[in-house]
Amino acid sequence: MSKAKTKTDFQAFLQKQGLKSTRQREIILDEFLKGGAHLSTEDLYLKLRKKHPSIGYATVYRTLRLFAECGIAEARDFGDGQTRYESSDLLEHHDHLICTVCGQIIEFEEPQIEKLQEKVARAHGFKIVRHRLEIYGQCPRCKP
Amino acid sequence: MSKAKTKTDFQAFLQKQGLKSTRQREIILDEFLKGGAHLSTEDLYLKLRKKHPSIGYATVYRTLRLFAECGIAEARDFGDGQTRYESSDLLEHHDHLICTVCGQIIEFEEPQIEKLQEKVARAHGFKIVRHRLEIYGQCPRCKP
DNA sequence: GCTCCCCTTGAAAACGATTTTCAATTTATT
DNA sequence: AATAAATTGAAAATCGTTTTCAAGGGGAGC
Ligand SMILES: [Zn+2]
Ligand SMILES: [Zn+2]
Ligand SMILES: [Zn+2]
Ligand SMILES: [Zn+2]
Repeated sequence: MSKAKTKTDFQAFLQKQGLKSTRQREIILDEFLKGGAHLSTEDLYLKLRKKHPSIGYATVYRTLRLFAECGIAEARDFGDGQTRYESSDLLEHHDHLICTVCGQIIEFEEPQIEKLQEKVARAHGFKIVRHRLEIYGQCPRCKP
Repeated sequence: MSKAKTKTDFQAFLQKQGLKSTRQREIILDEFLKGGAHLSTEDLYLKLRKKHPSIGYATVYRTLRLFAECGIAEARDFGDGQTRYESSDLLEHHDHLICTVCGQIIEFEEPQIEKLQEKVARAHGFKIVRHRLEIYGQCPRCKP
């Protein structure tokens, strides 16, 4: 999915929900799509502040939540006390390897694990809506 | 591991760290070992309050953190904003199926998934310290 | 363009879980 | 019992997040 497509998707979402397209939302979406993956609200707020110091923290929060509701972003919680968001743009589902020393995050996808999850869920009569698999440890550079 | 063993382990831990064995810590450990899995601080605090109304919230927090440091308990975060603890007592490693409707938590263990995680980590030169796999969805009773 | 209704905004206050502070108490050692 | 150090409970502080609210802005209909 291209950035342009994401933007029109967001516009369509706003319209459908009776919400409004605003200058701030456009700016925040642009910066979000530009910035790296796994951004916290604070990360994004600080980036935005350089060019748009008048945009408030609360607006960034609200807008990221909107992105998640709309489906153009996904919320992640890596257990460091901050919610992070990543663009659904281009992304297939993936899980994460997280280095607890330097904070580096590596994305991976292992279809066999996904299949086995289905198997486990089926065995318990569960209907899977979503899942999270996070592997914490040390990356090659931080390994002793 | 038996409860008695867990208790002596905790005593040994306290001694080694230059910490003290107190009435409150004994009471809290007893209640923790008695109570169900996946207890939040609040859960445990409320249980304790019935028999020991003078024990403070902060003490329960601090003591659960101690249990985790000592290794007799493990902290879990299922994303509902509360840290939960479960006893390492008797438990092998396991992962969780969580019903987002009724909150039911089912534990499971799938050795093949564990193996595949090792494989993924190896491929990225990662040394695994711990991991979390949580599958969210609807349990049989809550399925539409 | 103008009007009106409702949505959105930014700042500050409120929130909820957790942590810290601090004076009083308890523990463990002498 | 005396001492030093750790612990306690209550209250205040912290931190990420959410809500409140008055002021400002969007856009459908004129
Ligand atoms: Zn996955
Ligand atoms: Zn990712
Ligand atoms: Zn596992
Ligand atoms: Zn469990």
